[in-house]
Amino acid sequence: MEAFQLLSRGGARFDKQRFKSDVQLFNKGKISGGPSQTAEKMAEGDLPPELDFFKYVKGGTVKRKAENGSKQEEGDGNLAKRRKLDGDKGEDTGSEEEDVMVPAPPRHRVSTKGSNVPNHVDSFQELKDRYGLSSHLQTNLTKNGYTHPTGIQSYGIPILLESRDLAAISPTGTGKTLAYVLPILQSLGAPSSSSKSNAGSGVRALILAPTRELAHQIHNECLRMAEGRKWRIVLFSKATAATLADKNARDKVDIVISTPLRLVTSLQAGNLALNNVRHLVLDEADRMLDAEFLSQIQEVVAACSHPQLRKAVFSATLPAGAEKIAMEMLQDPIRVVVGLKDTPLPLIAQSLTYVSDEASKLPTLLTYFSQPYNPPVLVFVSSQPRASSLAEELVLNNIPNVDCLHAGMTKKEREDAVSRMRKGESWIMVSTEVMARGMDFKGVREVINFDFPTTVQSYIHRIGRTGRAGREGKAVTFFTNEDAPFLKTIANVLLQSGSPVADWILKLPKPSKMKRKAMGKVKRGDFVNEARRIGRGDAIKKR
DNA sequence: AAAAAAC
Repeated sequence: MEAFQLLSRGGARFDKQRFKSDVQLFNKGKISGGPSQTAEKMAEGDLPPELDFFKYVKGGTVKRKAENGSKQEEGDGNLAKRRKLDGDKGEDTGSEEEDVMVPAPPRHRVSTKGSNVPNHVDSFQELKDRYGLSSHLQTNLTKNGYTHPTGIQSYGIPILLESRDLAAISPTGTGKTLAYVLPILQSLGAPSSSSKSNAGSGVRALILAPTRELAHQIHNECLRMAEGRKWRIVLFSKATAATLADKNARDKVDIVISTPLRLVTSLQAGNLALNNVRHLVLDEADRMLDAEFLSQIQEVVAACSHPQLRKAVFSATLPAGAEKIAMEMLQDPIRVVVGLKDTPLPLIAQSLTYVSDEASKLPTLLTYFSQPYNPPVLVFVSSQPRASSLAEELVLNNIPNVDCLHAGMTKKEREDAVSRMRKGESWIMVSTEVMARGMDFKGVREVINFDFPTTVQSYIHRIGRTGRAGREGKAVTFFTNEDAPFLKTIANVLLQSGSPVADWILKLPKPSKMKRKAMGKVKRGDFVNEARRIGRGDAIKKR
């Protein structure tokens, strides 16, 4: 309620004149569709993002430790299957963009590290030749439109098929789910329910994800790929957990997909045994290994007592701390990195928009939505109440088809919101970090960070909801004076992935210095003044 | 560094 009032007040206090120049200035790098994007960025004096990124991944500016057993190759990346954008949504976007073939994205460099790394494959056919990929899986691949393996698929799948532990780092929207689902299905053999199965009784594969929505999405992907076979693939929930309390039912299950706490609850109640699990996958691994989830994960890992247990972790980001924990958990692991670690796809045109203060955010957003945009748009905020109140505020301002999603909503409300999104009924989805990871909405072409993300990882995952499977995307991030301490860090991410950043932001002092300043007695206005002094906007001309 | 998410 408080947040609601705050936002409303903000509306009344908005001074268009005062902020107009800032907003225009920092929107300069925004895309206006397909081909013109490159031109605009060229005008800023930079290389086009593709080239810039390419140069970077070629190792030009990056310092890389030469380590033993490490090799780097050009992966085909294979987002390369370019096609027209789906463009079945957003009838008011009306531009030639829909009909234009965008240039092929950069091929991602793939680097692997570990002992006896299996060769990658260049096609799904090769998986059949080398590993006898079952014909029904091949059929389902074709049926679901998978024609060529992406980078992570062509490297990761052979590794998993050869029963090795794997740590996979690959950008958002590059097909990580299939990379672990396919090997699991291939190795299952006969369903547990069948008399032919001699693989012991009980769950043989376990996939963990941080949110219900993501678990649900993974479940769907499994079902699609398993079509035609009788495996029991269970999305763990209160309801399914109850049915599995019966050991006979439980023994017939082949794959379980769950969130950690749900699983631990059943484990502790003695309603679930994991001693037959051969494949354990942690999706969004860094999220799963951070403080709140870690003990739950450890409990699950401990319960997976089968000697043939193989583990794999997947994520788009893996900070050093999480990577260390992951590597210690794995046995003789192979590490695969596609592209540059902690760098978003260059396909996403990113920009930073200065909004002065909290109160100016809403008006800026309303202005944004009063101009043409490509629905559906995902808007991220920092808390549940802010999500509800912002959604409410947009509705009050007659913005059509606004939706909201956060973990404070009931299971059904959440499911409905996701399904509206999937059906294209939501034009604007206001959400918390729940939606930041893993969710694959192919239509999303714009992400707005209404509240500034608190970590680079959060930023990368949030904007990774767009630009998926080789499509273009756009990401706008609002920042206020209060966000100054973290601004430069995020700005470097933009820069690294080929999006233009205003000079003055790059000239900001080191984040640590800014942070100390922000924590001290320094008035917020100081940042603005300093920014002006350094050369942002018209103000400098007065000097 | 801190919130959100998991039940």
